[in-house]
Amino acid sequence: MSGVKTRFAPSPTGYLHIGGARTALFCYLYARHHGGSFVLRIEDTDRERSTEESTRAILDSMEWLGLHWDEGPHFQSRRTEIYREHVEKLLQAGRAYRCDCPPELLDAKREIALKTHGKVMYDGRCRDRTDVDPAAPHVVRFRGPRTGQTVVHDLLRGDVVFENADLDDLVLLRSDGGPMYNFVVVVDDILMGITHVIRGDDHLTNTPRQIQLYEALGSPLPRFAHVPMILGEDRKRLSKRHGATSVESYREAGYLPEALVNFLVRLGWSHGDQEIFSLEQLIDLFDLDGVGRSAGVFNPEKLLWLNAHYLKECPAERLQALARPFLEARGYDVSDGRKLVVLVEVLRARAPTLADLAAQAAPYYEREVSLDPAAAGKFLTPEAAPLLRELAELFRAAPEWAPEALEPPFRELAERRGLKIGKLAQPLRVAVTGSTASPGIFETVFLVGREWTLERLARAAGLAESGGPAPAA
RNA sequence: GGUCCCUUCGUCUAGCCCGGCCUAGGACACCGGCCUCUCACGUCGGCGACACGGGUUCAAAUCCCGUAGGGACCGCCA
Repeated sequence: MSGVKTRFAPSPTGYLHIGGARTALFCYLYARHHGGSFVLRIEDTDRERSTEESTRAILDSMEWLGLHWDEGPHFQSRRTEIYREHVEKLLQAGRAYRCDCPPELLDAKREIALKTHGKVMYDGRCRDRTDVDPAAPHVVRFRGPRTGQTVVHDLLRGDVVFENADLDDLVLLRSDGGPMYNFVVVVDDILMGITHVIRGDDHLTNTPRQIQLYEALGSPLPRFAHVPMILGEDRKRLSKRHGATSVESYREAGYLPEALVNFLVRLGWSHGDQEIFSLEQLIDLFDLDGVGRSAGVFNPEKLLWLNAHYLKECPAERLQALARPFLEARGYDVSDGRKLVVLVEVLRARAPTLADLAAQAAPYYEREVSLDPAAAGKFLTPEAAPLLRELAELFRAAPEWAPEALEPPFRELAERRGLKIGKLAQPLRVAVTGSTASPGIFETVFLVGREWTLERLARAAGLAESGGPAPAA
């Protein structure tokens, strides 16, 4: 085991979203690649917004993606005492102070500052006061250095320099005694022995203050790597209004975890021209030097392509198991195992997601099919009627109902009539599926089943004789 | 507004650190051919980018400076 230890620290205020999942993936891969360990920590210090339901959803999504953690989940809400002790230490050491500025006053100052000079920061009013009543409501602030610079040695961006004068004294403890994010992160990362803090670059400007806290707490620094963010099509930070952004929603839409993992890792990381990676390969290949510096736009089409790819690669048995719940969700009876096997095999190249696959299964599991009028007009013609009747006879007499068994008599009929396969297949296809597009004609007829095939053929022949589809009832 | 980050095809990216192998490569999407009972898959081909302006150099996507554009953060949220 190397010394590497990374962590993923989501706040349970919603589902695991795409951006968080990618950060988690990077942390996971980095730890695994270096033979280190990966910690999961739930940052639920905001009691108002944190829910158990979110925590469960996040854990579920992590497991579904295959990002297994070695330690945790730790819950910050259960570590309040630890944080208080550290605040106390800072207070004793003179590295923190009590501040009783009323929030309304702070808000007002912020507003004025924004309008006049744009430097929005706490003015340090209480920094040198000694008369703040510890019994009255107050917050505890960090006493940051006023001069000099703090530099973040970022593994991805090099040295990023901040003037200490631009950094105000952040709140460590709220007036209700609850600790604040920037503080607990540091305390926990120290206590948990995190060696590499890998997170979104929206945290980059927090980092100098966190570094000051490490120093005040007398602890060595971890290495930092701020990875680029994921943007929506409008190039704004990806959020709910961009549509489906939770890992869960992709799972429900019939995406495979390996597709999502593959997609996420390639958003910001690359390995030459390679596009397809298994999780095992990623563990082998992933490192920070392949990670870029610029934000990337979420591209649903590429995700879809990857999903289609993995659907095509998926072992048959697993694919059947994956497809089953999607079919059942539509109310389909999938107890016929042979039918399911064929269905999944013929639809996997035609459906980019499991949900699409289930939707395309409609003609084979629903008694009523909708007839595309354009298709009917073109193929269910009076000339086609006798052919459809002959096909019905042929299928009625078929000794065995299997795609391979249906083919020879069909071909014989075509030959006898001097017709190309297509001339016979298209009217048949429209008759049994209602549309001009479907899998191979023999598989299609097999999937429709003998009973429904005869039923639909009879109806279509009737329609064809009368010169086209009846007007809508 | 202040601070910080970023900038190669529409999108994800290779190349940049260590200038010439770049006529800038790959992938998604899009367009067309082939395959073919339809659709899809597959396959072959096409379209398409170094943000701009200055330098440095025999030579710059690659190094330097400036400009523009985009983003993040600026909370008793995380």
